[in-house]
Amino acid sequence: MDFQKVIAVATRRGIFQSAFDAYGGLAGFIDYGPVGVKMRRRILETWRKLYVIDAGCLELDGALIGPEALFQASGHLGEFDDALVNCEDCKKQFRADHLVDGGEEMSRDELAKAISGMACPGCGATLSEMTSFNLMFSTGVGAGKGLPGYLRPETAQSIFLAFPWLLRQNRGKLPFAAAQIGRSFRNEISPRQGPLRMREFTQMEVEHFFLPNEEPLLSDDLRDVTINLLDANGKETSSTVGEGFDEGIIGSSLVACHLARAQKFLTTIGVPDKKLRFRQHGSNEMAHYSSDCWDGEINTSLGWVEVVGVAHRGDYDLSAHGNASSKEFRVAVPGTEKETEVWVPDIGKLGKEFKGDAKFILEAIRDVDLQPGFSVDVNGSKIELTSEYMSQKTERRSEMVYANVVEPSFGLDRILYCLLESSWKSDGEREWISLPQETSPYDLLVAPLMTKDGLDDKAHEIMKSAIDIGVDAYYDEAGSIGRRYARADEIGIFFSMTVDHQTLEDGTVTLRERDSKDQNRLSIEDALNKVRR
RNA sequence: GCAGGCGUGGUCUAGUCUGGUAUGACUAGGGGUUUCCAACCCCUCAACCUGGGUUCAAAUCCCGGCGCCUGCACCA
Repeated sequence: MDFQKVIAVATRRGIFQSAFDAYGGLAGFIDYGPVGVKMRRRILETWRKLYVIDAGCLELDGALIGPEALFQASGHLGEFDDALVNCEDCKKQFRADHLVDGGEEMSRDELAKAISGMACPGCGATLSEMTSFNLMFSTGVGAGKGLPGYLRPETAQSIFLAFPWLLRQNRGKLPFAAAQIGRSFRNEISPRQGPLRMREFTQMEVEHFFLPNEEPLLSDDLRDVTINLLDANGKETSSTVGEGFDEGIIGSSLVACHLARAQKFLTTIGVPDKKLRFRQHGSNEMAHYSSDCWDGEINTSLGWVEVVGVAHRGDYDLSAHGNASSKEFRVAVPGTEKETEVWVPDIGKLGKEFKGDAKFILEAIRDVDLQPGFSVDVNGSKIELTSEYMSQKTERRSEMVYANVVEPSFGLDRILYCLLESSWKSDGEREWISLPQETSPYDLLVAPLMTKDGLDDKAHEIMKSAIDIGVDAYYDEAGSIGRRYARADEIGIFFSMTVDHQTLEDGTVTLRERDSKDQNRLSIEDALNKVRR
């Protein structure tokens, strides 16, 4: 099964196609069709079951467009923004900050100065002016000039911003995890390979927060999950997650937990164990904030495709937002409450005495450890605050810290593609997608053996009762029965129910299982119960 | 973004060099026949990526755009 074939089947069977086809298409965007939407939904359901229901993650659905300040703080405006220079002569393009010593530290203006008049490293001609390219889509918020806004380049920031709110929903307790399914947008320079590199894509992310010294341990049920590991030194092992952690290959217990969960999730939806591995990032590949990072990869005809990243992000994001915004993103460490005697200003007295200057004084002492005799500069004159302007008070305070976070982040579109490719089976002429019942787009194919003698009426009747009990069934009466099985197989429908003459006599049907083609004769009721999920 | 290759019904494709009614298969729909794994027969729907140019005439030649593939560059 190669890329072209997946694309052809996806188009033919209503899974996905490239978007805006009528207008020539636009790279990096695809539409999901009737079958694709069902497959995605099933994958999401499985994911939600594992993370939101089993693991108890708090679910969030964040806004897609964010203000400039947010992306300034998250680092995306800086990190996602590349200064590019072109050479007019040899048509090569370079990153400006890579051409200058220490360029990564420079501001835009400094870079522009350093670049001007520089010779092209390729051909020696003079480089043209610097242009900048930001991987984020920008837009305007509001009428007129409006405020600059950006489409989020990852869902994660929504969770980080909601951290204080979510923490309250968890009644102030750590650890906890938040989950989010949503779209993200990146204006990729050259998106290729359909669903693998998109400009608009769906992420399924978890941010698992914990106190710095209280990282959740690897639980017993996750210890025994078998997993293929490729560590940063290029050493491949197949062992349990517990062994990998004990031997120090996996550096963090919570990263180990999430590697195990990711392994469970991907195999549950039908990715064969043999085609799945987790590869550790080398130190140069790792994002600057991350201390341990693993990519879950699926082996396809295009090589290993990254479908999930598990990263230890430390406190990078929360502290960034804590520093840049006016909100408290830290948490109190339980058990560290201390009684301290603190001096608090007597605001009434300060006001009466200093009138208009009082607000400058208050401003100046806001974040300092106030003591009698503290002096402040106000409009050039020095004011000494004696004890008559303050009083002593006993305060209970806790140590405040930023929570750390481990993040598994899944790319839904890539997962679907890899799943289609990796579960593709063929046997001579016969070709089918061997999806587990879990991710099969329909629960059941209902097919009358022929469309006479009332068999089709009976089949319609069964369809109705299937739908009544929540079985998502697909009805097909066109063509030979073999052809209909083949059609169903091609989109991975797990069970097929065939209505024949015996059905009319004793109320039994045959239930065919896709992979084995085995058929059993059961009562209608038993058959429906069997396919019901 | 650069270079090269490519773009024909839903899918795969012939035709492009050498300009003149667009080939075939599969799929799908209708009908017939058969009835448990893509059978068969008849019928039908359906395409030259797009915009300009050259020409009496463009799928075909030329130029621009868009898209796809490969390589380079980029890639949290």
